[in-house]
Amino acid sequence: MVTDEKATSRKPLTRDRVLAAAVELADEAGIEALTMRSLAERLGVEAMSLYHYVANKEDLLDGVCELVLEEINDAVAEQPPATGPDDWQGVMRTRILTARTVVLRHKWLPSVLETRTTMSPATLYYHHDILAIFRAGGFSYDLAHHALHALGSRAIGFTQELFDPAPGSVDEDEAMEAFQQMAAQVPLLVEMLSEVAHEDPESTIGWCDDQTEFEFALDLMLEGLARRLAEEQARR
Amino acid sequence: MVTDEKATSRKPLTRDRVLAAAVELADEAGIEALTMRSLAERLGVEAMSLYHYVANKEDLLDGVCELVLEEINDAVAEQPPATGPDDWQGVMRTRILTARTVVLRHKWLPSVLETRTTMSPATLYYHHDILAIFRAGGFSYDLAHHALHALGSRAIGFTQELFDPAPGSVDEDEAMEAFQQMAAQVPLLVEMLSEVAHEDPESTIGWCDDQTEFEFALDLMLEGLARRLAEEQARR
DNA sequence: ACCTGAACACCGTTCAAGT
DNA sequence: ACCTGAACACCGTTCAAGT
Repeated sequence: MVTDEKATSRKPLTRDRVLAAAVELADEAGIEALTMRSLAERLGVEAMSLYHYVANKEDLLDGVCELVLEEINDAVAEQPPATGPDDWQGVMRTRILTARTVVLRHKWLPSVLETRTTMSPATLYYHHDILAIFRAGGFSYDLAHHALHALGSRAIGFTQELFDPAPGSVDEDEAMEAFQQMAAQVPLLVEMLSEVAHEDPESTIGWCDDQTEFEFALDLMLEGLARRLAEEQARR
Repeated sequence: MVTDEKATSRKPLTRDRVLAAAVELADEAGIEALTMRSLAERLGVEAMSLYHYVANKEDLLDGVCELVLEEINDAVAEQPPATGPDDWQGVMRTRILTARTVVLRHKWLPSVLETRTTMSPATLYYHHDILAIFRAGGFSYDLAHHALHALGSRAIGFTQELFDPAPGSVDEDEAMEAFQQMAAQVPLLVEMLSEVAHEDPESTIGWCDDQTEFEFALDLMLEGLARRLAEEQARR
C-alpha cells in the first residue's frame, strides 16, 4: 500500500527505469562511466539482466537519447506560439535556446546523439515542430529543407565545439607559457587572445559551447535564413 | 644501396611511419578498426612495440589528426592569395572548400577531432591563417574571434551531421514503409521529403555532410559575417 | 635501444542454467 | 518470465624479460 519511493532497487525493472538510471549515471559520472556493468550495479542487479530490457548497448544509447529528446519536447511545449506569420524568427530563437537549456543538463548528449544512425520518434517530432515554424513563416519546403540542414545540431541547441579541454585539466600557467612560446609562429592568434581576454586565456577557439558564441552564430543563421526567405518571396 | 620501397615492413619503425599507417588503416577500414593490435599487425610488429613511438592511444589519435591537418595545410598553401581587402569572403570560401576536399578523404576525422582536447601545431597554424584572412578583410580581433567560434568545425571543412545512416545500412523499402506509417505523426516532414525528393527518401535531415548543404550553410555564415563587418565599420 | 610474451583490468556479449 | 554465473572475444596497457 505505502510504496517506498526511495527503495527503487526493490521495484521491478522496466525499460523506462533502466533508461532513466542510465541518464542519471551519465549526468553524474560522464558518458564513459556508463557501462552495462556499472549501470547494472546502480540498479542492484547483474549486467546480464539488462538485456531483458535493451537489445544491446546501442539500443541503450538510442533509449537515453530518446529520453532526453522527450525532455526537450516537454520543455518546449510550454512555449508561447507565434504571434504572427512574421514572428517565426523570434519563435525559432526561443525554441532553440529552450532546447539548449535541457542539453546543458546532459552535457554528454551531443557526443552520443552524433553517433545515432536513425531518428527516434521524439527526434522526428521535435524536427516536425521546427519545420512547422518555418512553414508558418512562409518558407517553401525546399528552403525549409536547406534550413534544417544548415541548422543541423544547432536546431537542438548545441554545436560540437572543437578542442574543449576536459574540465579541471587546464593548467593556466603552463598553458600561458606554451602560448608565449608560439608567439613567433602564430602571432595573430596571440594578439587576438590578449585582446579578447578570456577568463581562460589558453582556450583559443576551444571553449565548450559558450552561450554568447552560440547565440552569435544562431543569430547569424536566422538572419541569413530571413534573407533567403525574402529573396525567395521576391522571386514569386 | 637499392632500397625496396614496397618492403615497408623491413624499414625501421618511426613515429611518422606508425602515424601514416594509422591514417591508412582508418581510411581503409574505418576508425573503429584502428586498434593498437591491428595497427601493429599492419606494421608486422607486436602491439607493445608501438608504445616506443606513441605514449598511448590518445597520443596516437592526436598524431593522426596532426597528420591530416598538415595535409590540409599543404593543400591550402597552393591557393592564390586575396586580390584585395574586399576579397576576404571569396578567399575564405575557397580555403574552406579546399580543406573540405581533404577531410572527405578521411571521413573519420570529424569524430576523432571532436574528442581532442588540445590544438596541435598544425591546427593552430591553420586557424592562424584563417584569422589572417579575417584581419586582412578588416575584421577587429573581437569580431574575428566571434567569427572563428561561429564557424567552428566548418572552418576546417566539415560539420558533424546528425543521424547519417551507416553506409549500406539503408533498406529503402523498409525506410519508406516506416515513413508512410508516421505520416499521421509528422505530416509536414513527409510532405517536405516527397517534395525535395532525395535520392535517399528515408534520410530526413540525416545525410552525411552533403556538398550542397555544406555550401548553403557556409554562404549563410559568410554573408552574415560580412554584414557584421559592415555594421562594425559603420560604427567607427 | 628496440622489441616481445604473458598477464591484468577492463569492455560487450553468449550461453546454459537456475528460480 | 526474470535473473544469474561462468565464459568468450575483444580492448588498452603493465611489466619483466629477451636481443
